[in-house]
Amino acid sequence: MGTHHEGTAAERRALDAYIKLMRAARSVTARLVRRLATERLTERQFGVLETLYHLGPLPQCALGRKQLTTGGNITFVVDNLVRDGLAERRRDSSDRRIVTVHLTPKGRALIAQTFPRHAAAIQEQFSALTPDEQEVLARLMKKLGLAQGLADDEGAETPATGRA
Amino acid sequence: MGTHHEGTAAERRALDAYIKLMRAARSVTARLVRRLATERLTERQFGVLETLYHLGPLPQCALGRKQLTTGGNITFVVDNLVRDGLAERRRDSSDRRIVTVHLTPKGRALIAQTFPRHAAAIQEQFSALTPDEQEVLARLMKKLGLAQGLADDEGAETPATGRA
DNA sequence: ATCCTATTATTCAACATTGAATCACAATAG
DNA sequence: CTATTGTGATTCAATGTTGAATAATAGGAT
Repeated sequence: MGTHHEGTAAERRALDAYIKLMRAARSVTARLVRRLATERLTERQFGVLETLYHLGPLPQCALGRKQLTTGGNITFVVDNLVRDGLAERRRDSSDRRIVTVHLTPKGRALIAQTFPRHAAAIQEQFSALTPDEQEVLARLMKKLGLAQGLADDEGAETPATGRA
Repeated sequence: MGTHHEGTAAERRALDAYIKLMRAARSVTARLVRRLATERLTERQFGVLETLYHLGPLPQCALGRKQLTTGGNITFVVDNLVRDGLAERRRDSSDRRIVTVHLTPKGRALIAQTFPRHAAAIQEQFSALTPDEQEVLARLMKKLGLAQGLADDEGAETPATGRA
């Protein structure tokens, strides 16, 4: 499973950790995306719905930061949620640049039903790790993600499962 | 940073680990992709070149498994590598279904030059973790990725950085 | 007020990715 | 030999994603 690269020990260690991280993340994501497809949701549609569900109405720019994606993409995702009657846009009256996205009753019902299943699927996958290992992993990922912080998130609030 | 979800401790632990894993993976990937763009390579183009560089010529189906992507996508990626003169296709004579992908001299020169820079960028990002932490991470990721194994890889051989 | 700068959302073209359908070929069973 | 089944590659349409350009608005500065 190692690397074929000949470098310093430090380099090989970093590459090995990197490749295993990416493969695992990709495997986990692929399984969850396949599951979400059975609920007619894409990964990011789910992420937006879930964020709105747990944090309440938010401007699109905030959603973009939460989902770690671009403004153009959020516009597209929200377009589709609106098309499907799951969310609606409301122009902010105090700052007219801002469009706040709200769940519709239909959207709320869908995410209320879907989220527990999604959470269960995540829990099942992570059952491959012991509770201690999960906590260690969370700590390491926080350290790694924060490094050179790419302005991921403006604050401390992170929705439950967010984008993936 | 936690989750807003009210569930069992086990569920919250898994969700927290999951969300941090995904955010970190996405951040790391975003930074590396941005760097690769300066070399006129996409993430998967780089992954394919790197695999060929370290493992030698391979059939497209093998590349697909290494890169954890679909056959159609590999065809597309290889199309572009061929267009750019970095790789070439050769029909296998003993099994005429198979197309083996080879690096061209130009492709080999490019990846030989690019790979060290990419490796250095990875090493820099992972310097946020101690060597011990990197090894723990690698172990955890292997455990997690193998769970419910989605037939990622046919064997033990994994290219140095692969896809990301 | 007027200018400058920054933020927000939208649009669009280019590109990436998937999944399904199709074709070619191989391998096996009968 | 010839069906049948399986594998590898390609194609295509639908969709997702990015990055750049644009327009509207806000918030100072002067």
